[in-house]
Amino acid sequence: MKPETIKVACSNCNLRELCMPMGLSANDLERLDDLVATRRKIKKGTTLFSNGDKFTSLYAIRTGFFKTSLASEDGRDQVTGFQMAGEIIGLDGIVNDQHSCDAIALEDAEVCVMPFDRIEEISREVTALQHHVHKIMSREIVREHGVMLLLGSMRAEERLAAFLLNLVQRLHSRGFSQSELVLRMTREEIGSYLGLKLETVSRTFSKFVDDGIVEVKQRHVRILNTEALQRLVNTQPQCH
Amino acid sequence: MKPETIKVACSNCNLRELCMPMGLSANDLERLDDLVATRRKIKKGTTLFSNGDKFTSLYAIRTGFFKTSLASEDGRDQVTGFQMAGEIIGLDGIVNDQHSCDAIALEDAEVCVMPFDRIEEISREVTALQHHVHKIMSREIVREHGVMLLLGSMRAEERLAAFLLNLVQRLHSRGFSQSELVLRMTREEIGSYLGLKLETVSRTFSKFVDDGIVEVKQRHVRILNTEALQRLVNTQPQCH
DNA sequence: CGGTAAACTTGATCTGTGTCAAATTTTGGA
DNA sequence: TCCAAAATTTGACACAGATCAAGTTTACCG
Repeated sequence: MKPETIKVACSNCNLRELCMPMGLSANDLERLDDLVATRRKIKKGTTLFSNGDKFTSLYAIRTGFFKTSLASEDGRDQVTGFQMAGEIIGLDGIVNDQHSCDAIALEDAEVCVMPFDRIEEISREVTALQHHVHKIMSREIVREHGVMLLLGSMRAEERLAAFLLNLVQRLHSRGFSQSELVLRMTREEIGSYLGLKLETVSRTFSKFVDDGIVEVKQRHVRILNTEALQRLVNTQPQCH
Repeated sequence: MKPETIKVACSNCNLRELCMPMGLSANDLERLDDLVATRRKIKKGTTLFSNGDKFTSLYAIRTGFFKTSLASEDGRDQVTGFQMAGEIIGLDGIVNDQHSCDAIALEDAEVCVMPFDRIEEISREVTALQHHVHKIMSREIVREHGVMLLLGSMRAEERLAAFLLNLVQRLHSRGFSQSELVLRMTREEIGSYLGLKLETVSRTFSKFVDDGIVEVKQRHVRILNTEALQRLVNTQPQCH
């Protein structure tokens, strides 16, 4: 292989196993390299796409951390998710050919731009990719079901516990610690995602610290008692 | 055409425009008829599929009304959606090859069973179907974003107003009245969906009646003032 | 490096919704 | 047709989390 041809390529991307289907033939893998048109860097605090933008592509996050959020006319604002390396962002845009939320980088980030018409084209030829795309969308639907459960029926402590466990679990599957994490978002953004006010998030963190469940130094969180968090999430507040 | 060959067929289904892509060639339309393997009747109160069931098919609702709900280990229960004729149900099952929620008929219903491997197969040949499937999944993702906004930031009155408006709008696009509807679900199920207790749902209905916004006779609801409901949904509780 | 804005914490108080309870109406099955 | 179970409504009260406020810490930028 000519060294100067090392290019943007899924086939030698170390995140491949996170955002691409597994077990492809060499031939199919080569096809997949055509998926990514370009890469794009997004500075912290800037948007990858905004509500109303024309939809053209899905984005695979290579590095960095995003939030997606929804703004209703009257200024209400709901964070609908936090996304990290290896996750796919932009699925909301398919249905109406325009994005219906904002994607904002919470730290400097880089994404692979995958034009959606090309995804559909290659999906027709590579069955594994077709199924993979379906799985990714289904996974997002199931994730949102979980958020609905959280928002619809959990108390503040349970919500924050579920949030922390979800974050470390995802970080751990990317090779990071399963007990330490750095929050990339503010208390207000956490609150928006969890349907709580920032003061409540702050107070709940303090409560966890008092109970010896976590250590918190600003955005650095160390989980001291994972099981206690698990119990909080799984335990229905005792019935009278 | 031989009369005895009138069969289960999307091409002559009156709901086609709701669940199938539009503007197909006669040839493609014929291909689509292979999508539906069988039809299945579901009695009121019984499940179309349950959490844990092996995923094989998506279902297009022909008649009837469903709820999907999520049960967490500790007995909490969250209704994640209500589905009516022309809508597709079962997308949650794709990602893990098994369903992750229950789909329960709220009245006697009939669905078209569409084996998912067949959907994928025909999608590879009929571009319009491929894109249609993507749109359906994206639409579900966007819908759930809306529910997250509702659960995360709206008050009880706003939630119920949004719920009623959403229901009549969907019924109206199916040819029903835009001001009258029959609720197929209990106050408790509405409450679960909206993150409220049934008593709160009942009280909020009563409040709407007192305010002259709706008439309620059990499950029969007549909307007297659509704009008032709109205003409730769109108006942020006044900032101090 | 210093100054200012943003983020965060904590306290006091308020309020919307939950909880508990009881009465009433409706539904479905024998 | 009648009865038991389920669904609904309404009231009284409690409480989790919101709101308002103030002080502290941290981060950013010239």
